[in-house]
Amino acid sequence: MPELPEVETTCRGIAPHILSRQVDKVIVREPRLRWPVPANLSQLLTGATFLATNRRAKYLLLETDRGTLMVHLGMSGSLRIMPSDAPALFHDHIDIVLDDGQCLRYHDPRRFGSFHWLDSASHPLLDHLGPEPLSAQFSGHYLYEQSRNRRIPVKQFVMDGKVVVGVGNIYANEALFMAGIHPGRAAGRVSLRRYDGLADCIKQVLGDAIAQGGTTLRDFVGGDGTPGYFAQQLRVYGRQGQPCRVCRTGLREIRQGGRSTVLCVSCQR
DNA sequence: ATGACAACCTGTGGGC
DNA sequence: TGCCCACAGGTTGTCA
Repeated sequence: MPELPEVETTCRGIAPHILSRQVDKVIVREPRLRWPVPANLSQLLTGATFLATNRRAKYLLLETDRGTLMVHLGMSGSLRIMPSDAPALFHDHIDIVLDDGQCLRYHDPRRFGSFHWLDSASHPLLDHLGPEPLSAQFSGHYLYEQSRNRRIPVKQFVMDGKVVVGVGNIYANEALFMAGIHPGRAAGRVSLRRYDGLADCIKQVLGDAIAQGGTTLRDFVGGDGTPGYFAQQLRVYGRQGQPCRVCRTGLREIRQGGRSTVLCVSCQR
């Protein structure tokens, strides 16, 4: 489910409901996530007050007066605000009960997400991440420099979190189409000029998706339970076999690194 | 260092 | 209707 725009949507959605709120208690129904949920999570969090919400890559950083809760939504996770007495459904793994009768509820069927507790501002999982795609540091020049002598296909290159964070399968497909670059082209064989276009397209597609509240596939909802509306403007993702919106050529699907890639062989070289 | 690939886990949809 | 397989938004770890 969540790529960067969905995580950002979640971050913005829950912020007004948790900031300045104190944690009354924590209920962990299932601690077996991508990494085990800290056994003392309840002890750490109970009594803490949320002071700020931030995002780094696809990690949510929920800062309290005692430390920072770092949450990843994995492939199928979601965080929602709801009344703490709402019955827990299957796969509702964690509740963070707040002092106003509401709770922050984590739901994750595949359990690829994670909860970590940070005493300081750093964590090994954050140490070697590339720049944020919406930052000024991320540019065509940066991509060009990083890609010299790389033979990896350009799509897998921009999905590598050590190169740039937050570009998942949906938006990698979209940005490469917008930039007119064939996803299978070796990263080291893309010109500076074309990387300038690609960096712009990545910023544009992520920015647009955030503005639309994320892309709702299946059942993604933001922190307030409303769906995202970006799916209706996807250009290639999920449209294999349908006509290219630019030239009407039938869109092809290939597999790269075990992931689905959809492209227009006429528009993308 | 690089790149290919398996692994983690559950749900769903297509084909037969 | 039911069964089996392939695949799904992500990331880490291992191996050649």
